Amino acid sequence: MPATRSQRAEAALAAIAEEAAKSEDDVSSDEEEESQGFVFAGKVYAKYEDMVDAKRERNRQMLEKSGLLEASAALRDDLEAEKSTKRATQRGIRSGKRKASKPLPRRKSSRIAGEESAGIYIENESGGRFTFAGAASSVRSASLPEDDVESERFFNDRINDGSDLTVKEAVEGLDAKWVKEGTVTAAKKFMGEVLPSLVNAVSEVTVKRSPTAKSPTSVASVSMASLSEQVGSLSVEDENCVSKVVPDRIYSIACHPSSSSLIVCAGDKQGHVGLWNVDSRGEDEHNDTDGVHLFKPHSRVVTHLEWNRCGNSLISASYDGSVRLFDLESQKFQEIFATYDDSSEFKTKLGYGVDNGYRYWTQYFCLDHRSADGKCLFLSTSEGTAMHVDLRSKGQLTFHQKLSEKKINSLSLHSDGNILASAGLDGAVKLWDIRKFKSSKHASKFATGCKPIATQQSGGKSINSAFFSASGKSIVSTTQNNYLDLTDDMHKQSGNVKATKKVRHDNHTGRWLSTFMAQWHPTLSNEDLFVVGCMRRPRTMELYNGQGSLLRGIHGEQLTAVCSRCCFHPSEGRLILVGGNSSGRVTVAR
DNA sequence: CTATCGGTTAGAGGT
DNA sequence: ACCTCTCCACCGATAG
Repeated sequence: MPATRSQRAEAALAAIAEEAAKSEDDVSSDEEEESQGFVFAGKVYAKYEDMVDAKRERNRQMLEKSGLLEASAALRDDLEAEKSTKRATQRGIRSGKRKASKPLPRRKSSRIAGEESAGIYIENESGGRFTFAGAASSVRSASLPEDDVESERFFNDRINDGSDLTVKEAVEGLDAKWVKEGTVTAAKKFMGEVLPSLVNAVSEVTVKRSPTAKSPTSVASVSMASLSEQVGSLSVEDENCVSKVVPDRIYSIACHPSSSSLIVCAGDKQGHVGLWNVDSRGEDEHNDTDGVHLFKPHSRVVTHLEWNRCGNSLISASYDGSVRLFDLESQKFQEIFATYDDSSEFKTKLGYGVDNGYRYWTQYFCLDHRSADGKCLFLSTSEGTAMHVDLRSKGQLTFHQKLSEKKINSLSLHSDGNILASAGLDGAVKLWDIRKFKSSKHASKFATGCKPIATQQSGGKSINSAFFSASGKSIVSTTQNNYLDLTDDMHKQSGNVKATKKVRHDNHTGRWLSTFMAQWHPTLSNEDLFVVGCMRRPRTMELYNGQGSLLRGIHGEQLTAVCSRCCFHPSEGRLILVGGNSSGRVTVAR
């Protein structure tokens, strides 16, 4: 008895192929005996219909004997059983549906009315997209309602010209359906009072250790026994562990370092950043969002979110080319860096001339942990370049270097502070010695010609991410080749490096889900752990150790969707995992 | 070599 | 229960 569905199905197909091969000669006998009747499988039939019936009966028997019917029924039953009809939680931000007070005027066809169009016509229509052609000015005025024509547009459709954004403005930039009466007040209170009070707690508790410290003597350090206990007890059963934090698909997720309160931040496809105070119960009775506060600091995908080490600033970067820092002290989302093209009006900007316009965007960033305040960062682009932005003193681009011909999906700085790992569409993880990068006088001209210290290929397929573990011992990459590749001590090797361990993992997320990116625990010192989402049903978050063994697949009642982007809370004392899904919901496992 | 197309994929929200 | 929308994700094939 074959063990699996696929084996049963394969056996059935083999049986059919065999039968088909045996009856090859049927065909020739049909043709020869036409005058005396119809021959099939050694028998003569007077009528053609009888022969056909016999043939059909033979085929039916063959199908039944093959077991394909049973296999297909079993498969169907399994799929039905796996499908959960459970509706996602409605906790979190809720869209306030405004009942249309008066129905909108019915649209009339100007073509039928015989009206002349203002020189505009649809040039191309494919895949649901329309390209208009005609006089540019008339297109603009005709396609926009009149009162919108006035609204100013900014470079790359960013939300403003780069000036600071107050909490109030960041809330008011939201679509009206997310804003209710108490929204601004609640957001101001949370950002201005709740968060700062946590940061004071952080600075007392946080072990001030540099990432290079080899053996931290922190009291919060987890003993092996209690870690495995915590791994075993991780759960997603509590109905309060899920909440809608942003309106759209989650691209980035991060936890505030406070160990007293759990604050999770998520960034979505449309440039929203949501902060969720997970355990707030009735924090503000005028706000019904279950502790979620939503902002709009960007206009497009928020690719990555990161808190600085002490938790007083949140840095976010977006496809719109801007990097913003929310500073708890100033209570403003400051634009700390932004790319611009070479129009002279942007000459004074740090990112002047960097943006090539066509198919150019900033893809990913990672903080430079050598500077604790979060004022230095590495930024990668869709063009395969990487730059180092240093915002101390006046601010400068330390380097701007071409690392690849294709988009770079992730950057990771080794704990030694000298080696940078890049990974992306070119299908290779590459390690670079950043001391070799030339500082560039002209930011717009990126340097070329540097060679990586070490590379690792992933079967020609693109790589979603490659990150160094906190200890710096391993690197884990998530590939479109459907593997998690773990490599030990890659930073000590050169040339072509082979993965230490390859873990088979379905990373084929398709176009509607954010890609998976295996993420390391940021602080655990005595063991490396990483978390990654997966496609398995029931929906699961996977927790692996540094050797690539699956410690735990966490699933449960409340985990109803694929968690594309996951991360850990940085606390060493308590293991907490969070995952974000394609509908803006965040799930907490603890 | 570059552009474009179809296929793949999961989930919510509306009717 | 069914239908529609998502559409700078990526792969592989094909056209120019």
